[in-house]
Amino acid sequence: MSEKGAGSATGPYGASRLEAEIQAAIDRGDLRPGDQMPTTSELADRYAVNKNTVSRAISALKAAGVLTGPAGGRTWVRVRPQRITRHNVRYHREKERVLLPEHERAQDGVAETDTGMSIRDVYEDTYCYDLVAGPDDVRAIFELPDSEQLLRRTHQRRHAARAGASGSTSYIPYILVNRNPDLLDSDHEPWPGGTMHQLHTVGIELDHIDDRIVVEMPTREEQQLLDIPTGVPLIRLRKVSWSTDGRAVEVSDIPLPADRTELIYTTPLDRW
Amino acid sequence: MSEKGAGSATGPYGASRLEAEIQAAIDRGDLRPGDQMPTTSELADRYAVNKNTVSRAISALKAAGVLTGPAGGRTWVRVRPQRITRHNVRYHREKERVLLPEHERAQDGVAETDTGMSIRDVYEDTYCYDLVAGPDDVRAIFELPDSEQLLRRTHQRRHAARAGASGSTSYIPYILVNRNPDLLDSDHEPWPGGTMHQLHTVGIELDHIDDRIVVEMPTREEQQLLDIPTGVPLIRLRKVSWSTDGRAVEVSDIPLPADRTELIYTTPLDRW
DNA sequence: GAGTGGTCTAGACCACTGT
DNA sequence: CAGTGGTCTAGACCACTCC
Repeated sequence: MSEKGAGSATGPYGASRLEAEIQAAIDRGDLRPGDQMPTTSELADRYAVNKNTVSRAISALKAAGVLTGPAGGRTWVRVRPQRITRHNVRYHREKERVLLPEHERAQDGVAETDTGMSIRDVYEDTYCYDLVAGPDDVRAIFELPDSEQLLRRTHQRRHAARAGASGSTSYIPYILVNRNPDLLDSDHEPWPGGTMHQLHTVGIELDHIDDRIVVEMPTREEQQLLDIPTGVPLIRLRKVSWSTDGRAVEVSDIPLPADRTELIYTTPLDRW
Repeated sequence: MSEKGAGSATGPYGASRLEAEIQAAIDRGDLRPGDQMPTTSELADRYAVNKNTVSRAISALKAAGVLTGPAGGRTWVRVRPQRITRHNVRYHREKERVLLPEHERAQDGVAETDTGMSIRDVYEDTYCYDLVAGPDDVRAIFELPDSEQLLRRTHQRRHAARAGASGSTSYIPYILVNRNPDLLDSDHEPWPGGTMHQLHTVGIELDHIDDRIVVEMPTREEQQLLDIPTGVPLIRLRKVSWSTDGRAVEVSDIPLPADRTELIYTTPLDRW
């Protein structure tokens, strides 16, 4: 026997009904963030649908970021991550801080600047420096001859309270920074004062910063690396820093999970 | 008999294999954007899988924005929408233009400013003005007493070449604009010079603009209204305009489908 | 190693599209 | 109206988790 059950006047059936039902239970507070979900078989019994149907509903709710859990393991109600705000006012602050003495600069490193979080939230940081050719689109921004190499600085961070991870990849033309050996050694991270101060040590002053924002679904690797649940988009922020002599001096790629990010840009206008 | 088929060393099977297979056919050029897909039964035969499995693969590719088509109708390879760039330099340009004579201002209306597209791409515009209480979060920005109303201006637009639609909702405190009756009549849209010129007619000059960017999945209604394929995120841009006397004078909510939007923000830095 | 989530086949049915 | 995409049940199986 095969009963379909669609078409009743009381509402949607099957996976979409179950989905709404579970969502409502969460909204109602019957299921609280962090709670373990009943097993699929149990839900199938309780809601009088096939186990297969339950599986699809759960899968959809995982995609929507409402539930989490590994395949084969139990399922939880997901703790909604807090949104972290990243404001372009930071760029002004960072530049002002460069000329301060070191002990006043020491509050934030490169990554704080890029990802937008305070250094106090940190659990574990990994810095990695190397010399590479770099991707073509980055080379095109620098307008570099083929012979020139780029200093690539990658940064990974794991947060407290299983709130996920973040990271960034930054490129600087090697020729700009090879005068200061300190800049080529990842052991100096976090650098007091951030990238703008690093560039200052080789005589570069920034004129303006371009932020380019594009939203895409993360690759499978990024999903794993950044602890992004299925279905959550990724904000790709590419920050390009321009020096006062009109050249691009740093390109920084910063992936930001969309469910825990808020971007704010203030554009001051000239007076009439 | 029930054959499962997972676990072979030659690669993934079932829905995910089919998905990759179809994606590859598109990348290879065997299937071109705009082409009609074979029917699910035909694909099931060709790839030796169940019709059900085909359906799930197709569904996933629709979610990924690779395929389109209505339920019950045929399925096509989706024409990838072009990314439209929205640069905050526009705010400076708009302010400069306000003081120009009307025939020079007439190139762009309010909506061009908000959505970031040229007036030449337009097919059909719908403007709607009304007086409302407005959402609480908007009222909080204006810091308005309960008695004050807001002028809400909604705008909908359908584009050429089935590239989708766009829209925006703008709020202005009624008390700021009721001196100029032209501002309360949607028949004057598109207003030459945009919102900044409208505010100029009631003696308001803008000091700065805050753009707040958040990314979420669209609601079902927005998905329909903006012609967004399943699975494509929505960039919610909230633009808040601040006058030279320090008050918020306009709040604009602009939903931008993430697959056809690129945002660029330039932050100029003061010299040392 | 039992339990769990995930996914496939097979067959049936439904809502919708498009002649 | 036939054809198409979508979705449900039912049963089987697999990879993984977690004890």
